[in-house]
Amino acid sequence: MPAAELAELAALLADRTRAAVLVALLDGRAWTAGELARAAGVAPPTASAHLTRLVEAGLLREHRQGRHRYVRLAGPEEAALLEHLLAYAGPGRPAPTLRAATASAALARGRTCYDHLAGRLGVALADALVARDLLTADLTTTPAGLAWFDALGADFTGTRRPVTRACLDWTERRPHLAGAAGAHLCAWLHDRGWVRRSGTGRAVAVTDDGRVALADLLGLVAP
Amino acid sequence: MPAAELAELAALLADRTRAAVLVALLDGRAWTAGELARAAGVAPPTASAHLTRLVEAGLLREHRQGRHRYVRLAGPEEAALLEHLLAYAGPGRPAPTLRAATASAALARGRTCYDHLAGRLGVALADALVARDLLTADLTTTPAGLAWFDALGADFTGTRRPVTRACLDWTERRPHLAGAAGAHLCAWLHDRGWVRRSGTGRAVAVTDDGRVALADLLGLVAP
DNA sequence: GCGACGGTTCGGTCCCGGCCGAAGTGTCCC
DNA sequence: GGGACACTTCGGCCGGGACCGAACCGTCGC
Repeated sequence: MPAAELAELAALLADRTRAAVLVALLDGRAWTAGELARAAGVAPPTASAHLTRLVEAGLLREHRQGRHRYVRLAGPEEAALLEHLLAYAGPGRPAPTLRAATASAALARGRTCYDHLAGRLGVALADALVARDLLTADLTTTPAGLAWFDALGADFTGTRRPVTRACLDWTERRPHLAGAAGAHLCAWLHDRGWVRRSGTGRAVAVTDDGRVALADLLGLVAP
Repeated sequence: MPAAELAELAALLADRTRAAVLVALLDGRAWTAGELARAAGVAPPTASAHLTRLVEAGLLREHRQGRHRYVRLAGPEEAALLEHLLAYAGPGRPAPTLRAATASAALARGRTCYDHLAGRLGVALADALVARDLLTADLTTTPAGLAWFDALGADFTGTRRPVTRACLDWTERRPHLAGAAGAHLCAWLHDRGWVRRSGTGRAVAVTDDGRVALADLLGLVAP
């Protein structure tokens, strides 16, 4: 019986254009319909129909503002679902063009995964937190870790969301930190100017300040 | 760039018949092509083509024996992938017919998930192991747990597979025990005759002996 | 040997769904 | 108010792929 629903869900992702849209939205930001049409390489009417379908299925949430239609992933569950599939589908063969190769190298170095950090940067952060006994090996908080996040201004009370979650990284094939703590850490590093989006997409790079600060704070050799 | 591979993978699952085949194979057993054709409700040629496609994609492995073509899930990764999707797609609306309702009730009570136990039974087992301090709250083994599994005859050395893994249960929406330990526990309970497949599919029920033994051993009130 | 059976190959049908261009609706800005 | 702009609706085209029946190939059992 659940086979029908499985097929229905998979059908939503089984189209190059919709897949491109979802992957773009994995950066956790809201995109306009036009931006997504350009990113996916299709005409506006085509993108419009796809977005309607994804919104109706509940994978995306939309927010209309003036003449713009903003759209974003519905929530962390949807991001996790996509990450699982991407982790299985794998990075595949290397990128064919130089331009694509440098872009995917930047993504492999560091990127956002919905609302937390992934790529070599994400994995290295998780490793550093484990090495400092702030997280256990399976990425749940230790008492010291809870205190540490508290010092960062995190408040995990009153949220139904798990504080920590291990998210399988689809380039590194190792888990990085997701959940409320992962999201807070990502936002905190951005606020400090220690990491910054590079380029238009999901790629994230450590700033010079960040490189020093992270080495100092966590003994992290930033990728 | 990974969008194309995501769409390709999803397309494999985006068909009712292939989805039905994969869900059937989630019991971890090898099925013949004919059995799967009947289970999915299609003619033999149709099933044959689907199986070829799934095998070529690497989701299934086949084993030809005489005039039979046996087919099974390629490995635990594939099972985990399907479970993730099913957990998201959810149990949906209740079953429309009485026959289907009793079948899905049996599945919800207990079933195999590839090679370990799931459903209320699987979740209850995991809870009992946590309560006895054999597993941590996130379903990794404690030292006592390792000793306990050792006493069960489990040998986790020399396997690349994780000893424990939390697998999100798509009926209970809570994690149950997967990984090498989950598989061993499932096999061990079967060997003892404490659980037994009921019906033709994945459903599993606790036997009378098992009910007594599990209450005795783990304080478990079997579902 | 010979029939029964499981599975596959082939050919043909049919339908779903992705795509775009043109035209329409509403919003913003001057 | 008028023109540029973001987006949507509509109509029509086209390709892919799911399905089956018929015929074919190998294996099993007598």
